[in-house]
Amino acid sequence: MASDITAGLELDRALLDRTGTAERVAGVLRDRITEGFFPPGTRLSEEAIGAALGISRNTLREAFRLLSHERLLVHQLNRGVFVRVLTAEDVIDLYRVRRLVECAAVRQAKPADPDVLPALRDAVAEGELALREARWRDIGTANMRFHCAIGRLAGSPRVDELMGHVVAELRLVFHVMKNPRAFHEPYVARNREILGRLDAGDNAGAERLLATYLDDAEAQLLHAYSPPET
Amino acid sequence: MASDITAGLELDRALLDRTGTAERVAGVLRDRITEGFFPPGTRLSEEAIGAALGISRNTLREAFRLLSHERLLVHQLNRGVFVRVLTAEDVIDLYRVRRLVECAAVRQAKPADPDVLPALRDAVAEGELALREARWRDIGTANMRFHCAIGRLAGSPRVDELMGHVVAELRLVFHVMKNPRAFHEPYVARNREILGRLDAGDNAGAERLLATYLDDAEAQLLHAYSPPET
DNA sequence: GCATATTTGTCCGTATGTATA
DNA sequence: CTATACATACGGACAAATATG
Repeated sequence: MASDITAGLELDRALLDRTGTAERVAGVLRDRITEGFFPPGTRLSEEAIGAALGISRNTLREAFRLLSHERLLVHQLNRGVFVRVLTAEDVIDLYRVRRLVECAAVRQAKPADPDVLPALRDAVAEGELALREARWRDIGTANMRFHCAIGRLAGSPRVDELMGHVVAELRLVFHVMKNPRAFHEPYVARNREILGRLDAGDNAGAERLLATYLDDAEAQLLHAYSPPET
Repeated sequence: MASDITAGLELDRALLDRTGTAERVAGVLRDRITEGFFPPGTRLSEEAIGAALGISRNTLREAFRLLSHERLLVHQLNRGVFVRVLTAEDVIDLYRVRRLVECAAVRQAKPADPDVLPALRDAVAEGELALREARWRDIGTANMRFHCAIGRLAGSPRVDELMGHVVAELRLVFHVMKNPRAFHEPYVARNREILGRLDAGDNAGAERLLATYLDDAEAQLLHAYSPPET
């Protein structure tokens, strides 16, 4: 049954009610989607989920709107909302955006950005640790954190939000892939390499590595990616 | 009175109802906001607007939610929604994003992009025409269209959407400025100049012009910009 | 500082329209 | 083509928070 999705909601409800219910519900659903509990293509029934979470349909619809705007859900008129199924074109466009944003962020990064370099180091280290301990899923998560931190080199809240959405969409792609381990594994070392260039102040070199990184990842993803039919 | 905002809604309602009411209402409100009918800082009462548009509060709240996510409205818990008032930091960040995205789009543009070059030419010509005919507001609109077309050089739907949102936010800035004419006027010629470089295949030159363009505009904007207190 | 009025947050019941078996 | 299931949109209700005097 889908009643497990209420886990942890009651507690939040009790304390710190400074946020609306719709946002909170959206947060719960967002987690369930990005962790694969609701695979791409799943229809999210208003009635079922509303009943499971103990909220009204009005409130739930507001949460759906939020997630639709983040591109995690698609809204078909009079048919309901579905967990997004990304096409190959989506993957291509996502990597177009990543190339544009991440490369530009690296290029214009100040030599010693005291704020995000630690975040980059943490992400790389965490990826390496997850690799040693064979926690394959965590490798992907660390990877995402690394590239979000890359985006943060731009020093722009709006770019940060954009990267967050891009990463969330990429997770949808990963969930319809058969072997996420083979995909994420080789990039741990390459992240370390990029970090090295950034540490040395060699932004141009880092950008070049990042560009080929993204090209490779996109090609590999498109090859291994088989989008389920609608 | 605020009942004029229903203009054009009834007709749409009759034909082509392929879009939900919330989206349609959001469209109406978006127009009213970007055209300055609802200036930044205005509180949008659920009851008043719902009555004026003849829709229920639940539906209106969905429209509010959509516009909040586009950053045109801000939602304060138990206080309602307000037309966004941008701070100087917002202006700075918007130009950070523009520099990053527009410059990158220009840099990686293919020499002869047959799709967007006409759009760029149209926007420049329209700006020059509006300048000759002293339609100051239209100069700003043409300006926006030019830079949206610049973004389209990236060939990415997601970048297009990002630029659309950035431009919508910039309109909020312009509405709290005292003299929009003096601001927009000088940039008509500079747009023509950038277009010339792109036409000649000189992407690097175009990018350089664009960068100084954005630096100048940001500085001028920050100087002339006095955000109203909350 | 207090009491009142207003407005939002949330939920419910229902009628209508739409898609699908 | 009919029937069923579901989303859409409305209106009303009440609690909670906020604004006002």
